[in-house]
Amino acid sequence: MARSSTAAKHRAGNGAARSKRESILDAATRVFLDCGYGDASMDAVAREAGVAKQTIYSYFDGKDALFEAIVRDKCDQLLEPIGMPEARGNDPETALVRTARRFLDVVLAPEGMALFRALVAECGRFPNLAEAFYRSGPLLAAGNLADYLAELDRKGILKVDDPLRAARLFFALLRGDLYIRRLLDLDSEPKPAEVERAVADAVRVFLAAHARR
Amino acid sequence: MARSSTAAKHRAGNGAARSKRESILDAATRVFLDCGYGDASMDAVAREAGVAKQTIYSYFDGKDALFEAIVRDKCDQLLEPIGMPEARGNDPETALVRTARRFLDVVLAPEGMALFRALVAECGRFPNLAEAFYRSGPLLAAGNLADYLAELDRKGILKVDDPLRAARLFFALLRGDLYIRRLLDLDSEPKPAEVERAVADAVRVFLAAHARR
DNA sequence: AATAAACTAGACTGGACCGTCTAGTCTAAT
DNA sequence: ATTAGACTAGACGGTCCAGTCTAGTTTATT
Repeated sequence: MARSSTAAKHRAGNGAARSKRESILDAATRVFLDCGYGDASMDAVAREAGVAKQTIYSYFDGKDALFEAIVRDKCDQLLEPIGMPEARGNDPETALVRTARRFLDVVLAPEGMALFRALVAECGRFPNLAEAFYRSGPLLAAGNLADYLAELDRKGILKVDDPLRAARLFFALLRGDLYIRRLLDLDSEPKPAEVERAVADAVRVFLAAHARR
Repeated sequence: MARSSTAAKHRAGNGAARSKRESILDAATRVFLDCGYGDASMDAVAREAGVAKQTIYSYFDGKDALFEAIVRDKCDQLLEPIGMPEARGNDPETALVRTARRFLDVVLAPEGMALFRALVAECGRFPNLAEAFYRSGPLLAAGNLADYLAELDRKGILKVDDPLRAARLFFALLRGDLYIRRLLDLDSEPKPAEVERAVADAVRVFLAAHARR
């Protein structure tokens, strides 16, 4: 081991250091997602975390690395529920409604929107982060749904020629206009009733398009 | 007239001054949409426009005002085609395909994406700009399509209970996964064949969902 | 030709901020 | 008690940038 610097030791993350690292990550998440990468200052993160600025630099290599860390963190944590495949019955409507609800609950929530906005704003500077987000979020969700749709097609319950394309269309339906408005921050977090209506609309249209005739 | 400053006269915009103002606007559009508001510098705009920095300040009140000007400009110019109602026949498929093509051509083009990305990134700082964009873009397009859908419903050609909601769903279908990928800059501008396929998919699903039975 | 307005090039101010450094404090293990 | 490593508070250098100012040049009008 050539290096035995403080930072290297911390990166291993053993015990007591953990809590400090996490309070930095928490604070950084708040600051970065509130202000965006450009307007977030390391001083603000230090203040928010109740930590000296130097301490941040002993845990993270710099602003870029800290941003990467909080984004990957939030991706894992936030998108985990929508990556999990839904309990699959033979009743497509129930399964679709459940999948849809879980998806919208995550992506329309303030944290989900803030994360996506930050990624859109910084996709030029951090292309790999955008890629990672897409894979662990939309792509994974579509892949899981596609598997289920293929199964339904095999059983003759629905007619789905291209399961992956169909799954993507389903999520597109789901985002609908709400998503655009949320992205532009024109609406605050939608009420459950609105979400339920969006879910119902999407499921209805999707089922109509893929009904066995 | 209390003020007769240079800026005030220029704002009137008479004749020869027009070209200088426009070259500033052009340059600012390039710089802002390339770098984003935060990373764009007034010096870069001046350089790009081939103009002294002071001249910019004689035409515009500051960085904010310049950004507002170029965004409103691009909104008017870019979104004008999708605000125009499409020639409406009684064949819904043709009309929908035409509407869809025109919409995707605009919003998936580099300029359309860059504008939207900039607005998403800065919607906290410029909420009124986000609102203006939404109204002159997505909302107007949906409104126009809704009128047409209502007509088709009246004539008994399609079944459309809530025309505005249906129109929004149509555009959501249209954006599909492509839009997310473009937002995150994971894809470059799609080839016409891809656009055509997205259009066909959206129209097919939409018509299936609203067919008269 | 004379005059005023528009424009240019570049210096400058003031402030923000990243990342480093210093000096000193706290904690834990020997 | 001593010692090493983690931490704090704050100063500091360097860079970048918005917006202003100065001095000189071009352009157009009379």
